[in-house]
Amino acid sequence: MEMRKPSRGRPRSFDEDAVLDAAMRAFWEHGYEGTSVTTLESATGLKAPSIYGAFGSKEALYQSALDRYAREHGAVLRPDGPVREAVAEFLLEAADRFSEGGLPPGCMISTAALGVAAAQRGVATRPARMRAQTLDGIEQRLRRAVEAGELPAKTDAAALARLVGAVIQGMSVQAIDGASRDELRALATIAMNAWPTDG
Amino acid sequence: MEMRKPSRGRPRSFDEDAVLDAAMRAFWEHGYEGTSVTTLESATGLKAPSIYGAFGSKEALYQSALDRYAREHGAVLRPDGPVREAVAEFLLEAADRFSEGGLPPGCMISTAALGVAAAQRGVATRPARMRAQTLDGIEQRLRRAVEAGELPAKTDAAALARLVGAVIQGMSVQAIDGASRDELRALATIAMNAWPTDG
DNA sequence: TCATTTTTGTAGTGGTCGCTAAATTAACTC
DNA sequence: GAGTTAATTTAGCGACCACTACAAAAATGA
Repeated sequence: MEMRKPSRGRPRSFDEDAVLDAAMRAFWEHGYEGTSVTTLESATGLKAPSIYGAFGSKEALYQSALDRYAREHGAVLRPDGPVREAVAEFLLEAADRFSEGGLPPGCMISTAALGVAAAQRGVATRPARMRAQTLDGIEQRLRRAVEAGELPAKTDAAALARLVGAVIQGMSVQAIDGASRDELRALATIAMNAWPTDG
Repeated sequence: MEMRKPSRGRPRSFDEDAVLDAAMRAFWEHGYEGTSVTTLESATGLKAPSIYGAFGSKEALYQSALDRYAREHGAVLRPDGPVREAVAEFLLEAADRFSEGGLPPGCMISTAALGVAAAQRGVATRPARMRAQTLDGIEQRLRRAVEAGELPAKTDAAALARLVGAVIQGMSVQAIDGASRDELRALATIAMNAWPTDG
């Protein structure tokens, strides 16, 4: 983090944090390609030169918006406690967040930049990497549970992690298609029936 | 189907079916907004006026491509036989198709047009409706199985259908992110552990 | 006050978007 | 052959894309 005391020159007339929040919601709702700079102008109330002065480029602003989303709106898999409860909470929290009123439906990362023009495929790599990190984090958590004897030794941690990820991604799609909080929670609950047992 | 014997005027110099197939693959890989008319020109080998003469507009071509995809590349839930086997086959077939070499990864419908510009939201309604129809078809199939005593009476058919849909949608996302056939099949297999029992 | 620094609004840049008018070409019928 | 019909190529339409040069504006330090 580079702090700077400007103290010289004309001061900013806007709250950078609020502007980033507005841009994040625009990207969240319409995706990277579906959000034009003109869209960002009306979403933030700024003119293009101010946006570029503060964030550099549309792509850089998108990356900052992704980081902000992960920080403020991302569900987290609790790293301690009983693993089954942790995963169940994780899925239910996602169900709530994806259908929360006053925010765009679905997840900004789970279903981001899936179809993107060949020219700007670079934009898609960041969300894809974030999804891979999420999958990997789940898998590590499950693997630890297996090693601790909390899950059967024969548990396929990688496949189970992919299932948890698929439920998240599917809930995101269905939230965008209008699924309600209760419908998503029912989905998450029934998905937990796939949880491995010692049988 | 309206057949026509033109017999008059200059004949087409291209195979409309092959052109539609090429356009479908372009939309499949890059999505609606990510596929420009210039992209379609190089994918099909045609010039814009020929495309417009044969298909009307980019949006109409996209709809035709969606129909073709559903007809030729869509996995189907077998309407008869044991329901558990039918669903398992459905998921495994999707796993295979989403990771099949020589074709774009993922599903053209499951994860289509999720983030789209506000101006052209109409394009997204068709894929969304197709997803809704798929979910509804699964739910009806499950409901029949419940009525036939093949599934426990307390089975939440709607939630179970949403879970099956979520697995499909999640597999599509993960296939786009590079998941292999085996990884997707393992996901599908472990998902079937959520299948209800009489306990 | 005056020079300096940074942000602001104005007004564009070249490029690409989806799409099409006009002329040419290639088949038909008579 | 002449006339008709439709698909082709060429060329370019207005609109929007992401982005920026420029100068006015608003704060500072001297």
